[in-house]
Amino acid sequence: MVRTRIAPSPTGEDLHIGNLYTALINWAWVRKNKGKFVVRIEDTDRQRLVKGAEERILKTLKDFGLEPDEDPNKGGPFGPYRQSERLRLYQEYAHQLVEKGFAYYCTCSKERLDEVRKKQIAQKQIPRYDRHCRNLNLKKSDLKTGQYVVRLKVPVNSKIIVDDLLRGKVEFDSNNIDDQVLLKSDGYPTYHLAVVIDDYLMKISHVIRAEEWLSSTPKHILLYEAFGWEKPIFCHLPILRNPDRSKLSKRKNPVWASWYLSQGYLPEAVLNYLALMGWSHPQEKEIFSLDEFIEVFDLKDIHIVGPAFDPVKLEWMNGEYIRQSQNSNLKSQILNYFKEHHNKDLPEDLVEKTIPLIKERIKQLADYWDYCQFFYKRPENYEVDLKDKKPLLKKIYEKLEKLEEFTAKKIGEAMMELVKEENLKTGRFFQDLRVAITGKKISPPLNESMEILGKSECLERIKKLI
RNA sequence: GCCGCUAUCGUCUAACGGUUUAGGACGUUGCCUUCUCAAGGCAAAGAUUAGGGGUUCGAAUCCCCUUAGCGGCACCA
Repeated sequence: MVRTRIAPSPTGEDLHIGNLYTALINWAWVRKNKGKFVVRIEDTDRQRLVKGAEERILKTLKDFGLEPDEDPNKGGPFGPYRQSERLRLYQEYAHQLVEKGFAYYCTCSKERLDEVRKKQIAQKQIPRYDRHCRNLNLKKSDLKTGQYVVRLKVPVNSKIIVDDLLRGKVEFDSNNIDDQVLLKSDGYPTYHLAVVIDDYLMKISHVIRAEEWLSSTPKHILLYEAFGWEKPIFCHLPILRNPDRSKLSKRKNPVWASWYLSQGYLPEAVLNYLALMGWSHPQEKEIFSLDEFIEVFDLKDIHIVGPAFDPVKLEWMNGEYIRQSQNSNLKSQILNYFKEHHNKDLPEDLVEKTIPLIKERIKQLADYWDYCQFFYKRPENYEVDLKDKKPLLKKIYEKLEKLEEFTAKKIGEAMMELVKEENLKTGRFFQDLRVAITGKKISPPLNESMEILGKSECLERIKKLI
C-alpha cells in the first residue's frame, strides 16, 4: 500500500509554493497507486509557531484540490496527525533509545554550547556538539524536567548509505554527523525524531520531500536502525529556485501558494506548471490535466536539477487554461474569484455577456476588472483628451441615435459610414470612440462592447463629453 | 571551511552510446490577420551539450579531474 505524506510546519503565513510542489508529487503518486495521502502538521517549534497558519495551509491545499485522505481535522487510523498531540509518544521512544544505548542525556547549557561553537568557528573547525555528555552515562532519575535533552549517539567511523530513489546510493561518513538533539528540553521532539517515529507509525511507504532533507537523512537512517524498523523509500525532490538560481524565497518571488490564487491563477494551471518542474510529459505536451498527469507520471522520471520558477511561463499557462475553459465555467470562476478575493458581487448576466470578449485577453482572473470595469461604471478619467473632438462626437451621437438595431454589426457599419463621409483615419477615429466609451485606449472589441452596454448607455456616455 | 547533490538555448526541458546540421515549450524579434489590446498562423534568432582529460569504431549520453551553482552543517523545520 502506497502511503505518502507532506509535513508542513505552521511557521509561515501559508503554504509555501515549494511545499505545494512537494504536495503535488506526493498526491499524484498516491492517486496513481491508489494509496493514501496524509497531511501531518509538524508544530514542534513553539517559538516560531504562527497562529492560524495551520488552517491556512489546509485551506490552500484544499483550494488547489490536493485534498488529503488523512489530516488533523479529518483524522484517520494513525492519528492524531498533529505532532504537538503526540508528545508522549516521542518521549517514550526517546527514553527507550537511551536505554538501548543509541542515545544519551545531555545537560549542557545553551551558554556552554554557544561558547563551544564560537571557539570552533574561531579555529575554523566545523561547529558541532563536542560530545561532552556522551560518556557521562547520565540517568533519567538524576535529571530534572526541563534541564536535559536527548541526543543521538552517532557511531564513530562508519558509513551510512542513503538509498535515494532518484540518486541511488549516497554515502555519508558518520564522523561528519553531529550528535543531533532528538528531544528538546521543553519535552518536544526535534524534526528528526518525530519524523522517523511518525513516518513509521503512520506506515508511510514513500518519504517524498525536498532535497534540503537529504543531508539529514543519515540521522534518520540511524534512528530506523536503532529502532529496528524497516525504512521507507526515500525520494528527495529538487528545490525550486528563484530566477537567479537561489532557493526560492519570498524576497525574490511571491512564495505563498495562496498568493497565486488571490491573483486569479487557476489551481489547475499552477499545478500543471509545477508538474513541469523537473519533469516533462512523455509526448512533450505542455498542457495536460491532472488525470493525465497521474496517468503518465512516474517518480523516477523526475530529474533532480533545481529548476528556476518562471512566473512568465506560468502566466502564459494560466492564459491557456482560461482560453480553454468553457464560458459557463469561466463565469463561475470569475464570479467566485471577485467575491472571495475582492468582496465584489458582479452581476451574473453581465459577466456572462462579457466573457467572450475578454476570454482571449486575460491572463489572470484579476485582469477581468482592468478590461471590463467600464461595463460596470461610467469612466471618470479618460486616457486621451477629447476636448477638441466635440464636433466629431456629436456626429457619432447622431449616427448612433438613428440606429434601430443596436448590434455590433450595425454599429460597425454606421461608424464606417461616418468615417467615409468625413474622410477620417479609421485608426484614430476608433481610438477616440473607444476612449469616449471606455475611458481607455485598450479595451475589448469596441462594437461588441457597445452592443452589450446598450444604446442609451452609449449615447449617455458620449453626450457627457459633448 | 566541511559534507552532499547537480551541470543541454535566457528559462522549463527532449534526445534506450550510433536515425542529431542537438528537438519542443515559454520568452524575444519579424511578417500575416486587425478599429486598440490580445488570441491565432508563419518564420527567425538563440546551445562549439560548463571546461579539460579519458573509455569506445562512435559520447550530450559512461569514468575521472577542475570549475560553477545549489542544499545541509541549530534545543528550526
